[in-house]
Amino acid sequence: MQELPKQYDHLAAQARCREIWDSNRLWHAEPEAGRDVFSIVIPPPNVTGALHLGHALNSTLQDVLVRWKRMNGFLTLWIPGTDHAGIATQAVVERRLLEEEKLSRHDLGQEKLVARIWKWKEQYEKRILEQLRDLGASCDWDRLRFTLDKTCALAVREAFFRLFRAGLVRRGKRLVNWDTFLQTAVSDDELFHETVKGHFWHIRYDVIDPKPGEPTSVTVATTRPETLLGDTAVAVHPFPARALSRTEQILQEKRAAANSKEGDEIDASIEDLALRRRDLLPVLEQLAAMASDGRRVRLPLLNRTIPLVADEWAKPELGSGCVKITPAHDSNDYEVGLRQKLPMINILNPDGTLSAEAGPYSGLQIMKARTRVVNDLEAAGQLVQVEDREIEIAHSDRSKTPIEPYLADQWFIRMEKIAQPALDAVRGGDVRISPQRYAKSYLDWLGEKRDWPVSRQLWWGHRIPIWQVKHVSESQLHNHFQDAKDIAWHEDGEGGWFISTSRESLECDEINGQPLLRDPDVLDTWFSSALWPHSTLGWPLDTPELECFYPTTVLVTSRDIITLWVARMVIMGIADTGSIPFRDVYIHPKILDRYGETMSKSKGNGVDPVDVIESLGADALRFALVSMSTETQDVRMPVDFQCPHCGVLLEQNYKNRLLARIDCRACGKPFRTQWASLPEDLELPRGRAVSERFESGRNFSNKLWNATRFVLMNLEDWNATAIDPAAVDQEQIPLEDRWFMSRLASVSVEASEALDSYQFSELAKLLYEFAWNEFCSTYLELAKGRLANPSTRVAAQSMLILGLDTIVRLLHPIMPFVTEEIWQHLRERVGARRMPWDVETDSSPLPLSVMVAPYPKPAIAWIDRITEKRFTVFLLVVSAIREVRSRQNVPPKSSLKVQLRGPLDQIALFSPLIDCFEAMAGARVSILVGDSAPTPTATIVFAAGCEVFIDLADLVDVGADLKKAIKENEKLTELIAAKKKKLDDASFTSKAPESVVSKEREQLADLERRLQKGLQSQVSLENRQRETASKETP
RNA sequence: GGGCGGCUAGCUCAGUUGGUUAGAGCGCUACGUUCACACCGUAGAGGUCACAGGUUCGAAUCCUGUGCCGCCCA
Repeated sequence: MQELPKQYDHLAAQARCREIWDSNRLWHAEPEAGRDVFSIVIPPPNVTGALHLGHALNSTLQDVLVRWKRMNGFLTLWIPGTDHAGIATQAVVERRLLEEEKLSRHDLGQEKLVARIWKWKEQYEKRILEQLRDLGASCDWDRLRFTLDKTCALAVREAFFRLFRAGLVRRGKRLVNWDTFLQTAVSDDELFHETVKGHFWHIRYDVIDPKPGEPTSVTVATTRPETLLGDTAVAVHPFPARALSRTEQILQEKRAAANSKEGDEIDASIEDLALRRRDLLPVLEQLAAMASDGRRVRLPLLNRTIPLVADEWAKPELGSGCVKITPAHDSNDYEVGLRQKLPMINILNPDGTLSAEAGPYSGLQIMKARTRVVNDLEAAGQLVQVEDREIEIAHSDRSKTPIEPYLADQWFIRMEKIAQPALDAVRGGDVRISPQRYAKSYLDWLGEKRDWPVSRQLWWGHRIPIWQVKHVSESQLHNHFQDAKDIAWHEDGEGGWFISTSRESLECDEINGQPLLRDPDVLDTWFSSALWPHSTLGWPLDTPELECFYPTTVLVTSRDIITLWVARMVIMGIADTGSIPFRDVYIHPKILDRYGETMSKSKGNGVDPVDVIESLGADALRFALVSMSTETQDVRMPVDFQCPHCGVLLEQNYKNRLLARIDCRACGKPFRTQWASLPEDLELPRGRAVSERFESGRNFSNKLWNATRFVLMNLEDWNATAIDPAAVDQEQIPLEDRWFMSRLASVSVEASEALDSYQFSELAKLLYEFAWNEFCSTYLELAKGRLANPSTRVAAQSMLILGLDTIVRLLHPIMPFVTEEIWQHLRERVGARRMPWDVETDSSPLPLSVMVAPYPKPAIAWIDRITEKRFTVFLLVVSAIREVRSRQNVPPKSSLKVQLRGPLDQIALFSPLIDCFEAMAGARVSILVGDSAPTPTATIVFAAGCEVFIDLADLVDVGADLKKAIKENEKLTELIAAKKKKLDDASFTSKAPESVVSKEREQLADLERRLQKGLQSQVSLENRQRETASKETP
């Protein structure tokens, strides 16, 4: 029999396993009645770019669940796919177009731009899918979906049409974040804020026809002076005195609670407030009265008159107490505009130049207009003061240009009605969110029931299926469409009609000679994503897939899209199909870098999972990711560059993470990073971004591999089939086998429990410790002796196969590749074996892949707590002996004479384990019975209530043992004192539960026994030390 | 401003309903390589569980407050 190589070759294994799974399409599922079903839809990754570690985590967890359920006999479907990610993808392509060809999208035209984006999509979709397959994701690759494909498009049209028909789609104005470069609205989560140096301009607006004693002007301040062209009011607080008092009261409260340093600051504020009350308040009171009187001020430069309004947005404690109102270009002012029913003047064109509303300034870019406005104000003597000030400016994450608040027509979906069932689903427990705390953000957000703005001024996406027609009557519409069921219309509020359909188009350009105009906007990407669980299964068609796999079982995602996506999926799932889209939502942590920052392409702190997959293996990556998945909300992942020349790891930090090339600190040679673009950089070898946190997974793979290597080396003569230790006479089974069977059963139960409750890190830890410590370090070591003995060999072989086969199956969901590779070797060498849980397949051959092998289900009867406990005592004695060996530098190969003494029940169990002591501690153990005395020269240690006498004829270092004994005794003395104090306390003994008290008593007794023996030992060591000393200095 | 988290060994993190003498991996120290595995083995050192109060017989764990860090929503 050929031996396995000493090292596990993950690259070769990954290729072989992929071939087995793919050629047999083991990941594929067909609808089937009467089966337990487990289905998942992947949160579709954006085609904007390649996958990063966060996706790897997300996909790994889904794959763990899917593989686990599949092995448990469920009909298991995991649908893969990608998201078109409207603005993100269009922006990426547009930016490249500009950089590489100096062309805007308008230069290229809509059709050609969209064609380019499709090309981009093809490229990245391919890359993403390859990454997922490299990761080992067992998605049903025959069922790939894309949010912009025909199946999804049909669902989108139908869903939108139904909402429209039900009157849940409305047209409305809305202040949006306008990206003047991309010329579209962007959502709040597509912004980033940057603090820049700017100015605060104080401008005087004159009061029209001031009465005697009244102020003749008001001063307002702004960081964006050009917006005054769109001002429609100046606001003052309606009750300035009351507002000032309120502010002062809050400050006083704070003052009372503050420490001295903060107190000084607050005192200053209170003083300032007093000055305002004296100097400013009378004027503000006058202005408030004038506002309620309908008085007006003159807008400088344009000479328009605008009203003075009383609104609480104006803060008497800030600035002049008056504030200019530009409803169409500031979100707070917009609210004021709505409250005060002010006109809203849009002074911007979509491209960021000023519109005709800006009068003489129309056509200018914003920054030019600002300069001109400031100069003109100064010339007109209306500019009072200019302050330097740091300002936070919102930028578009997509185009990196400053955002302008902009009033635009948008389509909205009314949430009032459709949000309620989604709230009820989570409140009532039909949809369970775990960890549970995330349910709060879901409920809070949905509870507001704010209308969903769904239109985007983009070219890449699902075109909104709405057409507008003017000057036709409703009866003409009836005639024209012949009351088709898939066409509906509503009045547009301006005498015309909005028409929608679920068809691809209305198939005409006009109605009664009136042109039919299609809305140019596309739908928010989240609209198509919201349909994902049912659209991927074929809705609105009545497909067998929808029937079989909907609702899906669980959605696995990250916390940042609970509101954007999860909530909307529940809404749309219920709205379209009448039932929830999934029963469980599992929210996993987010991966951050060493500074606690989110990983992102633009920061350069990301890791390509393929880097890890290639260098350490997909299993290493997966194992680490699963281990990290606790209930915490994020995990930190310090990343290193690995030098391709010498392999040294270089910390990725603020300084180097955006560099295109880095010189290795160790070998001095340069390598390239993901940022390399110059030809001379691209020629360099690539330095992978990795983390040492993945190494333990790689080591674990290798450990399993070598355990397999060992087992197979000892199976040449094995030719049995069924393995069922429970069928053997229990009296015949050695203690270590009973222990191991019990552990096998306990661990299998615990693994299933962990998975049931999404405790991924628990699962990883459990299996790691079991495989490494109990199987490899303990059971394999013990088996070595039995394999050498012909009379015990066969039983040991069976147990080894049982252990290895079970571990491989238990670990398969986490580490599919190494387990599959081992499975294949086991198939080849011991293909005839059957586990008790393979009973159903008794007549058929063992499954060709572990992926479809039954998950282990050892009988509960195997669990034997008493044996587990006893065996633990054995292990404690072993480690006590090892400790002495180490301390005394006893050569590993030399055997020690050890005598054991202890309570009868414990000592009794050592007899069958005598050989085990030899195997694990290099000790020839004998049991001391009755009063027989130990060898006088033996050193003594204590373990689990037993005395362990170790005969070290040439005890080299008495001092070392003595030091250890003294330290141990000191510790025991402290512990005993603490325990005594506790037990002497009547309130403890009377109030604590009896079980706790008696446990403490037992522990105290044990500690006292140990201390007594320990002191004896210390005395004898001291004597020996004196003897030795006297010998050395005669 | 509102909400949600985090702060435990040098680093990254466990610690499930309060009952330990607080754990793991990596790193560190010492010893060990024909005999499954140096991607290994054996042993060791290393912690005032952020801070301050409180509840309790008993707090890393529950409560209140403070500090620092992060995220989400305004």
